[in-house]
Amino acid sequence: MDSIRDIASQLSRKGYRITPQRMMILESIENSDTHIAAEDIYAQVIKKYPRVNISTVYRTLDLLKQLGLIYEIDLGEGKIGYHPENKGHHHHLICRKCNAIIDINESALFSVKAVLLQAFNFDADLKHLALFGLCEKCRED
Amino acid sequence: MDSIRDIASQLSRKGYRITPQRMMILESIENSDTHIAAEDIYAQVIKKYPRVNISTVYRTLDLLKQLGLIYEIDLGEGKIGYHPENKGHHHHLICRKCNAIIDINESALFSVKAVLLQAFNFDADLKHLALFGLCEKCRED
DNA sequence: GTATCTGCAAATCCTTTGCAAGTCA
DNA sequence: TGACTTGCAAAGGATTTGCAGATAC
Repeated sequence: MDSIRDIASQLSRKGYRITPQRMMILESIENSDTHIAAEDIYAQVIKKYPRVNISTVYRTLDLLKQLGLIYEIDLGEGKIGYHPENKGHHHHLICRKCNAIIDINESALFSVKAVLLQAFNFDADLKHLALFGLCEKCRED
Repeated sequence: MDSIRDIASQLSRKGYRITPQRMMILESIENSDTHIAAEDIYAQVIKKYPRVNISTVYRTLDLLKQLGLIYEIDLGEGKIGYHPENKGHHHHLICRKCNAIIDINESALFSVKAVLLQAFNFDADLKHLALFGLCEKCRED
């Protein structure tokens, strides 16, 4: 994955240091299929390096977030998932019954952005949106 | 506002008791222009009745939520707002710069629901959605 | 070498819970 | 009266912070 090196070089270029902790956290985010919570990143990292502290995870996520290298997505119920910025933008359909998460392409909601821009002059940030509802399976019940 | 009496009578009909605490909490939600957080409800209630405990606020909100009498809306950053169900459904455009909240009518996003239903067979719950972005003023800067 | 980063422990914030006392119907 | 509600205090979980020691560059 060049994505990790890419982010690492950006950190380095901006004067931040490349530490093993940061690299491991980046790997966790990168290897996650969709989005991953702080706790889950921590759980993965301590498998390889048990001395890592969860505060380091939070501090690293905060840094990456501020630099715009990762994105935060609000999954509801206080859960926040993280996602690398350079892995593409998409939206999430979250089933409130079975908790399934369906990823949909960014373009699916382009029309929403256009409507809001035209009607309210509001520039909506629709890069990583979570929508709740009922998925195909659960609708049948 | 009949809205409060309406909710109160529904509580009563379902076997729950009408207590001064519950009435005051209902008033706070009702008098709020848009949506109000648990903490803010508590702040308002203790002005009139300092002995009320915040756990009562949480318990009452939980009850009203379960009965579908109020709606929860995720305002991001872990903030949750409450809104009476019978005051109509709408969406919120939240400016990430100045934190302004613009309410828009539910119908503005009907097409989104239709698209998701057709393309993904996903029945999105778009009754109270919060979208983040830049408002008219802040776009000019 | 030195400014940055980390681990540790404690603090903080928001929310929930157990339980005895209070109160609505 | 009696079940439902409340206040209180304490617990809980997630996140943040202060600081001394460790480390990247």
